[in-house]
Amino acid sequence: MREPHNPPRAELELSAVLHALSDPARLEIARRLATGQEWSCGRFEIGLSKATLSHHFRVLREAGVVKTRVEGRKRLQSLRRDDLDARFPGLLEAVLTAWDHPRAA
Amino acid sequence: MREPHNPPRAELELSAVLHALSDPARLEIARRLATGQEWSCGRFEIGLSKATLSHHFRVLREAGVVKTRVEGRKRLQSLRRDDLDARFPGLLEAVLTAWDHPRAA
DNA sequence: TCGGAATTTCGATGGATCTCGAACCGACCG
DNA sequence: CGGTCGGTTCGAGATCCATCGAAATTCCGA
Repeated sequence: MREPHNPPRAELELSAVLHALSDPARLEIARRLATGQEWSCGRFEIGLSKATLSHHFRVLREAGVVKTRVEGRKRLQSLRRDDLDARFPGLLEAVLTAWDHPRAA
Repeated sequence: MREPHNPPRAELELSAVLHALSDPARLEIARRLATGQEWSCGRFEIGLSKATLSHHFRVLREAGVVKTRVEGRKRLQSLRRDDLDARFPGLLEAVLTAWDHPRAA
């Protein structure tokens, strides 16, 4: 299986990143990746089908939020924290630390 | 004309804010408002029709990014910087200071 | 009170987006 | 070589979104 395309740092676009993170499912994925560990697609149990999950990973990858690495028959996903910090300083940090549920305010 | 609904601080949702800012036209509007001044709708000359501009203002307002105040037959728009900073610390700053055009990197 | 100015609302259109099941594919294991 | 595992790709349906012109709304000024 070919290595998926992970766009280079310089090509990351703010609009695409914001759009990628504006979906609750994708935001949840980003949060879980925030520990720095790599996750295989199958480990994300958020009530969506394989096809839908794959779609969300593609959006995240094409926006440059996530990097996909192939290992055997698995895809390992990781947050592109360094690239995001370089391109959009403070953005990822702000998104990850935001209180999610306004009711808790 | 009735005062438009500006949602209270506690109701602002991260997904809605990110979505609102993920459109290039709306991001441009937010950037222009970042000076702190109020702008009437008509002052935004970004190549869109009145109807479309009005639509974008509604999205920004409902997400809580912008506050609309009626004065005579004008609508004055301003950034809700304090509320955004309180709900999502660092987010607005990061979005506004991000380099926009990757080619310049 | 009439007309114009600033903006919203309506209705339509074309294009995204989210979601899914089914089919597919490469990699690993007997 | 056949099967299974992890994941993608392929339609397809439903919904949403950006955009516009035209009509409506509200207010100011002459």
